[in-house]
Amino acid sequence: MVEDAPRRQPTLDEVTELAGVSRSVASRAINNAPHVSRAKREAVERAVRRLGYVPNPTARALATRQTGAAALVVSGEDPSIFADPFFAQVIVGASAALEEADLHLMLCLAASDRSRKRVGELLRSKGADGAMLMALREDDPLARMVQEAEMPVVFGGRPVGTTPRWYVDVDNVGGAREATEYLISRGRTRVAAICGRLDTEVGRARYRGYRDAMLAADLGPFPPQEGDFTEPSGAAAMAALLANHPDVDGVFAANDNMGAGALRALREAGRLIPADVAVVGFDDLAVAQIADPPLTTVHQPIAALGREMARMLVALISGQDPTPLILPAHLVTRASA
Amino acid sequence: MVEDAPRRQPTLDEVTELAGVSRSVASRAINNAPHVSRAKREAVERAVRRLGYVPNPTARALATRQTGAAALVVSGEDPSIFADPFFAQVIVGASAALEEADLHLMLCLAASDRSRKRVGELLRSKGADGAMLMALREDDPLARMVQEAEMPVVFGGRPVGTTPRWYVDVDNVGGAREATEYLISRGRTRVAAICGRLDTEVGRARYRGYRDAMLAADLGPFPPQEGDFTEPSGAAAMAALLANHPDVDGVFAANDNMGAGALRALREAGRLIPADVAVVGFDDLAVAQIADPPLTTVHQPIAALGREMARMLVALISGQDPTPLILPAHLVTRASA
DNA sequence: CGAAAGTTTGGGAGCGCTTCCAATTGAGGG
DNA sequence: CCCTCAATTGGAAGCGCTCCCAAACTTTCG
Repeated sequence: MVEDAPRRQPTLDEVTELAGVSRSVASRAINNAPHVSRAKREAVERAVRRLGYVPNPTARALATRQTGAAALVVSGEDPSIFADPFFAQVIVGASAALEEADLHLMLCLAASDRSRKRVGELLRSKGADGAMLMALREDDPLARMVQEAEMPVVFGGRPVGTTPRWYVDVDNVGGAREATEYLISRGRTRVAAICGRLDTEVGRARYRGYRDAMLAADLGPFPPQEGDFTEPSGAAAMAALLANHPDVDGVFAANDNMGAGALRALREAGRLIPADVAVVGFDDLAVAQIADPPLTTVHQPIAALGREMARMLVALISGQDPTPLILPAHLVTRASA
Repeated sequence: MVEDAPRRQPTLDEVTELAGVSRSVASRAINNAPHVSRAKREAVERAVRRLGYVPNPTARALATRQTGAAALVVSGEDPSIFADPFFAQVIVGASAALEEADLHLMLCLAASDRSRKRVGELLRSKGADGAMLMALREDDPLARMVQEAEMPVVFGGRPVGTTPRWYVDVDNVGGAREATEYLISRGRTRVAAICGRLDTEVGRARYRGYRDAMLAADLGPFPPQEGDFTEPSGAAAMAALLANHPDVDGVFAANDNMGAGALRALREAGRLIPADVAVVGFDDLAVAQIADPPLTTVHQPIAALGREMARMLVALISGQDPTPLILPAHLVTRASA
């Protein structure tokens, strides 16, 4: 049995030797930098191929002070928040955009104190070239950590309270307004809102949009019926709503999960959808199409959100000063309203 | 305006100086290594605190030859495969386990040729301490890359063809068999299978389980009705099934998405569920509970899959030789069967 | 034909940390 | 009080790469 010696990866010096050039030249050739004669460049390329040389990213990172990685931090008490397919789509978009800039994606689920501490260290120790932050809640300790870290940071959605210098967000207010206006335009007058957590900016913004639309139509907005963006919480909110306001005829749910929950609660209560109660959601995830009846909802470009966050971060890393971005959202009508 | 000078992070040498110790001592103190007197240890700790020193992970990585990161590679032609909530759960589990070992998670969506090439380089250049691979298909170029890379690799699910040395899988055959046996036990005799892509091992294994159960009950197994694990493909497969075998009275779908699709197709065809046709899925994702009627399905411990993969990888990295693991799956009965 | 201008080249000093090893110090025993 | 042995200490050599800079070499042109 020919057991290969546990040889390490070849280093630049070995390429150097095989190609008969100096280290500087080899380095330049490998990085496609100028000031290398055709002959030497080819010699280096040949040596690289023969040795199967791959530059060591760590060494390169140390020398250039660039890690070649960007972090995507998803904050939240509970790791299960991440189970929301929303994030998967953000990741798909971000990943594609980072790839264009040859950056790797580090994913940080900042749920426990321990993980938050690790994220803090990552940010402060220049363990990545930049970071994208999502789902910050009020008083999220991460917010302060970011302050201290002198690292390019892009927010996905705005945190509560402050407006960061760089962020990408969706027009939550506008989307919610459009959804509510649509319900009103279909003749609904007693439109309630099942809103997301009010300690998040999304939750607040979507309720604000709903409220604006109601006031503009001279209808009395319902007080916020708070859920936590999950299906069960939507069902529970709907049940509460039915108990307190049996005559409700329209519901704006701040996301599709809760919309689906509302649908279920309504079915269980024997209400017809949309005849008795019309429902509109927000997000346009797969669940909206699978729901019964299919959920009218506000479509938001989630992958684009991830993509634009990543692009903004790349711009930031390369020394530019991009401007914040707010992506449009628009209504998609299906059977539920 | 007091603009802070754009000072870099403090380095070990600055700690060294402030604490009045040598670099070796400072390094040892920071890493909680022995051979440091109480006095000096405290002096170092004080200096660290005053300066806000955080070790530079890149430099550490270069010196120790350990990056402190593990890669999770999700392969597939189409990045949207990743939108399956399945992966989100795997990530939650893996992330938690990696955190225990103080490893960061690099997420690689290997969809394009370009991204696959980058993954290959990551593996060969020791850009991570180890990797977890998922969703490998037949002839996946990644398989060869892994061969060449001398890096600890754990597979999530087995690839087609070969059985890797280290993997974590779910008992797909057993789960599928149980599902099918259940349908048979409910008096169904014309049970069809909507199976996943047959160029994946999951797809094959689940069909095999179905087939085994049918044969064991002296029933003729249907030929595989292939889908691609998405909801629409499940609906299409169900429609085809209804067209070719109008008397089908039971369906085993190789995952919940396709199961939900089948449900929809059956509803649209006017069949009653489960009276006319009983349906069982596989995965036990959220969609199974939301579906109408709620989907009887085979529960698999997805987060545990991720967790065990990560643990196995950690063991591998630390020089151990763990044994492959097959996690159990079990039926969860709901209204659809 | 020589000076000026432009290229290519390789030496070498880092990047910030770990770790080997020799030197120093302190404790304990005869 | 001196010697041995163990614990602590600091010097210095890397880890593998980038990049500045001075030296060597070409080309161009007066």
